[in-house]
Amino acid sequence: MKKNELMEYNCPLGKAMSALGSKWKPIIVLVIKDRKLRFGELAVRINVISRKVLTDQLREMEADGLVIRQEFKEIPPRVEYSLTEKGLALLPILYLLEEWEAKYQIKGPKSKNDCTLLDHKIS
Amino acid sequence: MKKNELMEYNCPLGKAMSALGSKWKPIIVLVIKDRKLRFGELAVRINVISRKVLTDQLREMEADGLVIRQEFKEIPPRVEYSLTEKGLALLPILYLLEEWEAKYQIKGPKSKNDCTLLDHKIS
DNA sequence: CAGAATCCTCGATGATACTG
DNA sequence: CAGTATCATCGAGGATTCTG
Repeated sequence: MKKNELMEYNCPLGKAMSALGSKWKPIIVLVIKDRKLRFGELAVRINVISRKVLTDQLREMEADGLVIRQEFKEIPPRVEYSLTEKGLALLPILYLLEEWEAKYQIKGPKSKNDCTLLDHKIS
Repeated sequence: MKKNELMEYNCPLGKAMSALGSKWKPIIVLVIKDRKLRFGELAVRINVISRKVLTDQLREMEADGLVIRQEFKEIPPRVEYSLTEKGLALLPILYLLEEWEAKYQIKGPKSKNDCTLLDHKIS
């Protein structure tokens, strides 16, 4: 079964998971949050993924109506990403997921609200 | 980046997405819901995935504390799956996701609450 | 019935180099 | 700076067969 094949089925959750399917997208949503971010900033904050994948994910999210891509025709280029209303509506749900994880976590290192993923490899 | 590598990072949402990462797991949770289901029933209801993958997913979910696997030493064998408290706590969040999808959906065929994925290929 | 074992495919992801 | 283009890999997932 290919990546977004689920969307073809008449399953609401399936479609939701298509838009949110990659484990990156929720994180990207959470990183962008309510401010605008340039591509480079995103790439630094989520540097566990390659720039190519980040680009791909952002493109898909744009197509799914989660993010807005604003391109400035300048030199050097500048592109800013922000959440659409749909993307913003996802935030509270993602927070619930975080709480859920925090509440029921069993194993793994301590993790409060410090999302060290975001600036993990910045040296 | 390998499948559950995210879990190694100190990111709550990342860990949540590890447990919920596969796009199948949310659906499996939703299918099991609050009743017990035998493996065969699950396989029929979610027949878009192979039995092998279903088995794998269930094993992972068991390890993540989402489902309980109850094996009856009978012939023929019988195995029943049910949700743990942690898994049950996920349900309201998944419903929110469905609502979110329903509210903001743009394209695709009409889909209310009929999750035809579940009995899609049953002929 | 509920899987385990095996083999195989293919697509997501990464690495690298290049560009306007 | 924000990508694109190209090539390579590798592991999730599928198909099939077998078993207690």
